[in-house]
Amino acid sequence: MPTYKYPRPSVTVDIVVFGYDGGAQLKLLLIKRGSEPYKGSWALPGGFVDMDETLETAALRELEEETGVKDLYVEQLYTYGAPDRDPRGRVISVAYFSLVNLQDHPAVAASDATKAEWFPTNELPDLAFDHADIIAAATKRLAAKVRYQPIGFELLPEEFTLGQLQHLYETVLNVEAFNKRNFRTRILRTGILEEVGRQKNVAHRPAVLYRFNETAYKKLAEERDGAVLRRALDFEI
Amino acid sequence: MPTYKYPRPSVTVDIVVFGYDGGAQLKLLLIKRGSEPYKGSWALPGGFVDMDETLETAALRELEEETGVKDLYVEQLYTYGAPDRDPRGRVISVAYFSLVNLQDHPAVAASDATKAEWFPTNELPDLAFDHADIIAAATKRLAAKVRYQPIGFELLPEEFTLGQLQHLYETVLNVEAFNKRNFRTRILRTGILEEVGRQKNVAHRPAVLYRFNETAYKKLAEERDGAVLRRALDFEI
DNA sequence: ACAAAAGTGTTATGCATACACCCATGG
DNA sequence: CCATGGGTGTATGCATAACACTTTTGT
Repeated sequence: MPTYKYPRPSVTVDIVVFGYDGGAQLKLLLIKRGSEPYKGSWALPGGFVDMDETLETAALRELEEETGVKDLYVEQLYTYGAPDRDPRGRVISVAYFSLVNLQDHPAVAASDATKAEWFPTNELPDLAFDHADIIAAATKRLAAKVRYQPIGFELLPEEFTLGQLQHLYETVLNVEAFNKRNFRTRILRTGILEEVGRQKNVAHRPAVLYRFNETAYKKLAEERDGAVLRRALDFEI
Repeated sequence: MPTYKYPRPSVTVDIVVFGYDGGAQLKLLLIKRGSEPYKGSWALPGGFVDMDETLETAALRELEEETGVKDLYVEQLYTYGAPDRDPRGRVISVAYFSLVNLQDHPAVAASDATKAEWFPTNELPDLAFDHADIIAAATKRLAAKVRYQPIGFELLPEEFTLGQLQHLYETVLNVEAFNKRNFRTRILRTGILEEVGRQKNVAHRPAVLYRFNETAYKKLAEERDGAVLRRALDFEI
C-alpha cells in the first residue's frame, strides 16, 4: 500500500468512440457499469491509468478490455478535473476521442461482466459521472474537425461512393441534403479521392467507388499550411 | 501521510503565457526553478494541483504565485503523461495556454525565490522537463487559433490601429508583410471593429484607433455556425 | 520639402451557389 | 417503362488577391 507525503488524485481515461454504419445517425460506444458507483448505469469506456503506461495506451487498453474494440486511432480530447466529479473522491480524467466504421469494429465483446453497446447519438441513455459533458465536447470537436479534415478516412469503409460520403457529412453536421453538384465539385477538386471501380448489382445507375489517397491528402495539407501564411486571417468564427 | 490501495500519479499544471508588446516577436513567460529537479533551469510556470481546486484554478494560482501575473483568460491545451517525463516519478501535467498584452501584465514579481522573465519566442533558453514540447504545441495552437478567432482581443491593448493589428498577425504567423489593402478590407468587412478616435502626435498621418466590438463578434460567430451547416466541408487542411 | 505610415480605387480571377437537366440500372 | 440514385452543364454574384495610387502628419 503506497504512502505519499501529500494526498494525490486518481487519474483515469475515458474514451468517446463514434461509429458510422451508413445510417441516419452516428453511434456511440457505451458500457454498462458493473460496479459502484453508478452500478448499472451506462458510461463511457475507461478506467484507471497504470503507473507505467502512457495515457493513450491506457485509453486503448481499457477500451479493448471493456468492449473488445481495438486497432483504432485516438486523439486526446480534454481533461476533466472538477473536484466533485466522482463520488469516490478526487478523480481526474483524461478523455480521448475516436472515429471508426462499424463494419470494421463491430465487436462488442464484454470481457468482464459489463455489457457494451452502440447507441445512436440521438437516443443516448442517462450517463454516469460527467460523461454527458464529455460526449457533448466530443460532438463539438467532431463538428469542428469535419471542417478541416476528411473524417471519412476513419468513418467509412475502404471503398465508398460520393453519395455515401455526402450522406456521412449530412449526418455529422446534422443537416438536410446539401447541393449534390457542389459537394461533388469541391471534394473532387481537392484530388484526395481516387477512383477504384464501380458499384455492382444496384437498382440504379452504378456509382463510381472511391478510396482516400493519403499521399494526395498530405500534399494538400502541406500546401494549405503554406497558404495560411499568405492569406492569414479568415475570422470564420 | 495519505495511504492508498493502489499507487497514484502526481498531477501538475503548467501554463504557457504568450505576451505581445508591439515588437517583432511574441514573448513567453518563464520562471527559473529554485529547487530540484532541474534547479536553475528555466521552465514553464506551474505546480501541483491541490485536492479541492479545479485544474484551471490551480493553473491561475500557480501562475500568480510564481510570476505575479493574474487576471487572465486561460484555455486548456493538452495533458502530458509520458511515464518518464519527470525524474521524481509519475507526474501527469495538464498544460494551459494564455494570451495577454504586456502593457497590462508587466508584473513579473517573483513572490518566492524563483525569477520570472519574458523571453522572445525566438530566443528561448533550454527548458526543464518536456516543456519545450509543450511550448511547441502551444505555438501550433496559436497559429491555428489565429485563423478562426480574433486573437487581438487578448494580445493588443484596448485601442489599437489597423497597422498594429496587422503587425501582430504578421508576427504570430511569422511572415513578411502581407497586402495592406486586403487585410484592411477583410477585417473591416467583418464588422467586429469599431472606431474610437485617432492617433495623436505621430510623425505621419494619424491612424484611426479601433476597439473590438464583442457583441458584433459574437453575432458573427453565430452566423458562421449557421453557415457551416450549408457550406459544409472546406478541407482546408 | 521630405519621410513615414495611413488609407483608397480598381481590376481579373476564381470559387461558391443555385438550378435544371441527363444517365444507367434492376424490377 | 418507371423508380431510384448517379452524374453533368452552366450562369450569376461575391470575395480574394494584386497593383498602383493619394493623403496626412511631424520635422
